[in-house]
Amino acid sequence: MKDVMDERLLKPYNPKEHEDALYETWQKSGFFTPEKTGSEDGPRFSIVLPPPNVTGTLHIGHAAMLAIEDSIVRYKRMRGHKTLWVPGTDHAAIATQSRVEADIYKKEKKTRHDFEREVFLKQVETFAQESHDTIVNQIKKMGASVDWSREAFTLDEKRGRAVNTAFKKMYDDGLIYRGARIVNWDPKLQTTVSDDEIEWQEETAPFYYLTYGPFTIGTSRPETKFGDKYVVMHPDDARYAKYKDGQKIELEWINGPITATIVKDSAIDMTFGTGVMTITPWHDTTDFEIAERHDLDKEQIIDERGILLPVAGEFAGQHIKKARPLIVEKLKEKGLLEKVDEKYVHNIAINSRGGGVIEPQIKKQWFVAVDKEFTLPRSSIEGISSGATTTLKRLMRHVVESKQIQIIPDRFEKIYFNWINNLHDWCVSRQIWYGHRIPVWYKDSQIHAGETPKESGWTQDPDTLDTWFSSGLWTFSTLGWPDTENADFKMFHPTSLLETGYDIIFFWVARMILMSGYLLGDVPFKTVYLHGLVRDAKGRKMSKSLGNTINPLDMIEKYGADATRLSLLIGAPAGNDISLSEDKIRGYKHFANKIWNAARFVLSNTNSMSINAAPALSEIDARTLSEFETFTKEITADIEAYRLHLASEKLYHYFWHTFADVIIEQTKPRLKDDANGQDKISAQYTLLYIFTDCIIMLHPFAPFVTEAVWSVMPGTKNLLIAAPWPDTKPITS
RNA sequence: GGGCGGUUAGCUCAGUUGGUAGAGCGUUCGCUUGACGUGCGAAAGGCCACAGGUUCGAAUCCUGUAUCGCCCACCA
Repeated sequence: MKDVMDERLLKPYNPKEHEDALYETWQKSGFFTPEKTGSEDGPRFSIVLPPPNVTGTLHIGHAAMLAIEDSIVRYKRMRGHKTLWVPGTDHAAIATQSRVEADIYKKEKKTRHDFEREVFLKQVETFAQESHDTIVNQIKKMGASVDWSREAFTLDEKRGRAVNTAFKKMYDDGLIYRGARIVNWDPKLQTTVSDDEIEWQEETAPFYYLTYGPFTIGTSRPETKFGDKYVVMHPDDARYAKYKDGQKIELEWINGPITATIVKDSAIDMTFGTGVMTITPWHDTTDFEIAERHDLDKEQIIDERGILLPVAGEFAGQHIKKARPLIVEKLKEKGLLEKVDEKYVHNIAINSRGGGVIEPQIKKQWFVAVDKEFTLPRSSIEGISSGATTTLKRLMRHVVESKQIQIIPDRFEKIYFNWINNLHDWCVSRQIWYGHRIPVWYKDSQIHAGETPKESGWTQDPDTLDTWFSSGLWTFSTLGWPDTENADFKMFHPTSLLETGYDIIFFWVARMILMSGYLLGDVPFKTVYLHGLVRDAKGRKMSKSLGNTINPLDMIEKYGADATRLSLLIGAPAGNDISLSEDKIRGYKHFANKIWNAARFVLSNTNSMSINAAPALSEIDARTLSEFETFTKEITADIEAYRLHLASEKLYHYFWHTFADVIIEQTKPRLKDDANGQDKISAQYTLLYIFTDCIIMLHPFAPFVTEAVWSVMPGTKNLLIAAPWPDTKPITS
């Protein structure tokens, strides 16, 4: 028997001997492209790869994402769908730039302002290119069957055209406006960041009670208080009933006597402190809103680098950090400091993109208006007809509410709605250099948006766009938009599925819904599958500082891509965080070997067998095959419902503990040379039949070992990647 | 302050529509069985957080409690 076996099968399965070559074979075969899959008028399946940031390398969370998406894509392809999976990378503007800035500062003690804009950008681009190359290699190592011929980058020329087109249209519709509003300013990176990019950290800091005329006010930031000339209290607060809104009072303040104005506003929490506060509209969001409501003056106290302005009098020119104790000292000397609570706990805002402590500032920025009405000229969205008037917020809510977009697991719909209800206008301008330059030019008091003006004298806005502006267009900018006649766009949009981590539902998923709702009058995808975070074996978040990270490339090197994929799929239902240990991955390496060894047994015992026509079956085999048919349907149903964690685990369990432990063992005596001829044939047929379909069904989850087995099976001409899924075939004759 | 999720074997976690509990790793004992010692056979180990309720029947549905965690908002 052994002389006719493929000699590769005689050794244990070694992933390294097969994986790169198989990937190469797949790629050359063309099956990664829709041109080679499905049929023109048949079902289609399209999905975009959430573009990884070009900030370095892929982590295990990316590996989980690739494993899930590739399993689904391979399944759809085998089901005969015309299948497209678009790969790409994200320039991740601020994250990438701050990473490069940090590197440069470490090496040369220089900031980006020590370089010309273009010179600095060249360095960022070089770094981005290197990251890109690493990432592409990692995606391939995972076995992801993406269509490389359609690879995109959020900052390439085509995506730039999409961004400018989108911006211009929104500007013309009045949905993008420029306004002086309070924004999250990062003094370290010298840029604004969006609300979603802020992380709150608990901090214990002194809390000062200050005498402000007849009142006592509390603050943790005395350095902002110089310009405070409005004192605010709740209109229903009986303690302060004798003071009237608009009333003026004279009082002694940090740098001398001032006139303060009483303001009554219900934003005040009567139970907090004394129920009275002064406001600093330039440097606090709540204060800004109060000032807007009452049309109060706003004065800047601190500049963009954190330096006190002339309003601070003798403290002008000092950094707020250094000035604070001095200011407190002066307040004490003047008898204005009543007491200090040293153990006051509050939250401070940090720029999560590698930046510093947020200092709110009023700045002229570009915003996307989410509550402004506009007319949607063409709509494919049910419940919103062409020509209807709506707002971005209503649009975003409607498509999910009406189930035109289904979110899996559905509990995230609530989280999504909750976010929309709290949504403010989206600040899209950033004072960084790496990214899409805002397509707006100024000349005297004129403003021009869209294309570069032909005449001279125009100056382009120096800012760039929030990186999520370009990623919001991703499902259609990758398919040729703004050319709506593009074949890919017509064939594949809206996309079938969006698969991504629940942590970017707001950043990205919501923004894609916004952008395609507005620009196309359509949904960007029909289903959203959200996966969780990959945590360590103890359920802790993986981080470099904890030293508990698992590098996917190391795991592939040690245990193979199939084992790595299975460890990230099995036991990982949608929306749940998963714990991963190296032991788990090792366990699935054993499974790959088990498949390999089973192949050796099956093939050496059924060599010339064909499963195209069933022989007369013994009773036991008919029953086994019938049970297998039920199993096949169950697996198919699980995958269709995106229960990949169940489908993969059931396949694992069936293959090992039913097929290998029971069916193979039960078959052994029946395969002996002196066994009954008819029964032997029946047993051989059953073995080969179930084995073949198991290999097919395991392929989406463990593509390498299954394709390797397939290649040594007699009678398999085509690649497994393109083999038809078994659920439609008749099982018994 | 608002919302969401977890609480199941020693550890980390599955359990799709309610029908007397499963995986990986770990533990114990045995096995040169002709696919596989990356294996095979066997075993130990869980009143499915707690208390009520619905039901013929609940880990699974409802109510409450405890506890851990996450998200959002952000109070000077």
